[in-house]
Amino acid sequence: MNGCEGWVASAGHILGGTVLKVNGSSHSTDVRERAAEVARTVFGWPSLRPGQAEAVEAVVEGQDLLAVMATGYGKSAIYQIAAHLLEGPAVVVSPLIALQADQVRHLAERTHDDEEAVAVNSSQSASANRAAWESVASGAAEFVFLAPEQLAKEEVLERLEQARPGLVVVDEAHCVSAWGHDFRPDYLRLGAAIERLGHPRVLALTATGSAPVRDEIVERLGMRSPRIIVGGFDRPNIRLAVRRHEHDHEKEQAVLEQVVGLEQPGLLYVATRGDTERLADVLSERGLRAAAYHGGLKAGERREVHRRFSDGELDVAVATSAFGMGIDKADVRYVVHADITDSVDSYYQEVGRCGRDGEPATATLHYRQEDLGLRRFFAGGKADHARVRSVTSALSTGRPTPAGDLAESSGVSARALTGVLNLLIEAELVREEADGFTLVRKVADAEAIRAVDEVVDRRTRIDESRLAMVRGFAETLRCRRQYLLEYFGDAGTEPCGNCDTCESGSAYEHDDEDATSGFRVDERVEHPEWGEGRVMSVEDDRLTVFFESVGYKVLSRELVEEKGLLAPE
DNA sequence: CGGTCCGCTTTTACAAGCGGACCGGTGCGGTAAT
Repeated sequence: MNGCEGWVASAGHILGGTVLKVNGSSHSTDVRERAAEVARTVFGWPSLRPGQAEAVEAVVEGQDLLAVMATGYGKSAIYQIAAHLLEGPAVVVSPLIALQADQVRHLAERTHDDEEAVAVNSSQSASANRAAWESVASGAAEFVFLAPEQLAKEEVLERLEQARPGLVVVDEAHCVSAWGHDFRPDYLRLGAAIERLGHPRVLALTATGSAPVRDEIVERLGMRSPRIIVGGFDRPNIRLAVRRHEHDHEKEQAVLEQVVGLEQPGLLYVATRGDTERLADVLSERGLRAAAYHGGLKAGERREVHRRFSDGELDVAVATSAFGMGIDKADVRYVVHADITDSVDSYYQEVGRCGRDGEPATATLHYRQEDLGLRRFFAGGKADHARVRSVTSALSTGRPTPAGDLAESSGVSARALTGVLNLLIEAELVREEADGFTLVRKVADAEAIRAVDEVVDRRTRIDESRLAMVRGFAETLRCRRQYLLEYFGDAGTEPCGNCDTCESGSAYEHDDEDATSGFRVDERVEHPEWGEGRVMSVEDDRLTVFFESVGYKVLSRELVEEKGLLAPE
């Protein structure tokens, strides 16, 4: 079968590393034909792409599946078609209410059926939510869209249980790893919610996923022997460059000058809300149609900026990381970062918003070492000891307690409670059972606090190692694209010829010979101090390994071999 | 961690330098106040 190049699928448990080429000569032509039929008759698509067909087939045959595919490739088609081939409605977990509304509208338009897709959330009236549940109960709704916070509610789980869903879709699944630990703790509770629904097939979808992020999605969602389909990450039409700066002011001038000179439209990412407004003002003065966008704007203002950008009424949107999900504008010509991001994953996701039409586009990172400070601050944070004490003492009855009762007896708000429970579960001090949360054994306050602090410290170390990797991108002398592709697991590429280090020749000077060590990318290894890890990249003189306890570590190959530091697991 | 702002000091400024305080991202849901 042609068109499969660049696609790999791996089977087995997350720790299993079997990588298989997608097998085109499938024995289940039946499923494929039915999928193609649904695509044609229900959605009006002439045919399915290779990754899509493979994915639909796996899901329909009962496998859990993680699909990592570029935005615009058609991830939504996978769950839409699979849902039509399966009994029961599909529960679609989506991070933003605005995205839910988009999907509901598109599905209604496509199928000419208002009850086909419904959403339940806090932005709708109580009567609209009631009507949505009625459509689910009657079987009229094929899709129900929910934020993870909804799945934390007993009432919601009961209604879904009764509807006997055939599929749970987790859209933008990288949010599990990016947001679950602090920002939106209900993302870490999704696995338990899925179990509660009897573990229907799980389909996780995302456009970004380095190996550790993929592993975490699979683990946190409790996916069983999942199939993993990974599309190619390369976006060769995007020119990559980093410009280094000494002083803040000089950096800002360079950013403004560059943005004014580029072919429009484009995106300018900055770190703070204040900077979005300030730089948007300056760019307006310099003749561009510019607007600021950040999470602090009123809903109406956000919608309006989004609309103007999408409709081509803006040259540049100056935004924090709030701007992104749900943007599918094809002709964005550049993404400029005035500040470094918190990880390579975030950086590449934001960069990926330009050049979707395949035409040349540019991505420039303006980098100062001092900018890492803000990211370090965001990576920090401490557990609230008073809350931990309240929750552990409320749990000391020894009886399993539902979250609702626990919020009441501990005096901790429902939302903060979820965060504390996540930490206690990760510290292996609390277990979730069918009828509530329970301590695994009697625990003294001091021990609980020490254990929780350890979990938080481990998270911080991992976040800091992710920051170190994006710093590595900013400072590398090698080909920028090779660096990114290796980060995402595509080893053995050549210098790309379309980045600043290739242009300066530096990439070729530092293009390492083929690695000849015994280590290979993706291999699971064990380190005496840091425990289990996974090889991320192998270079001439060093190895990059992601350890579950400390995050990314760059190791000298000479030392590793001399001391026998890493043993295959 | 780094920047900005404010107020204090200082061989009395149409000023400058310093130290401390404060701030900084992503969104859900529900509640309180109009």
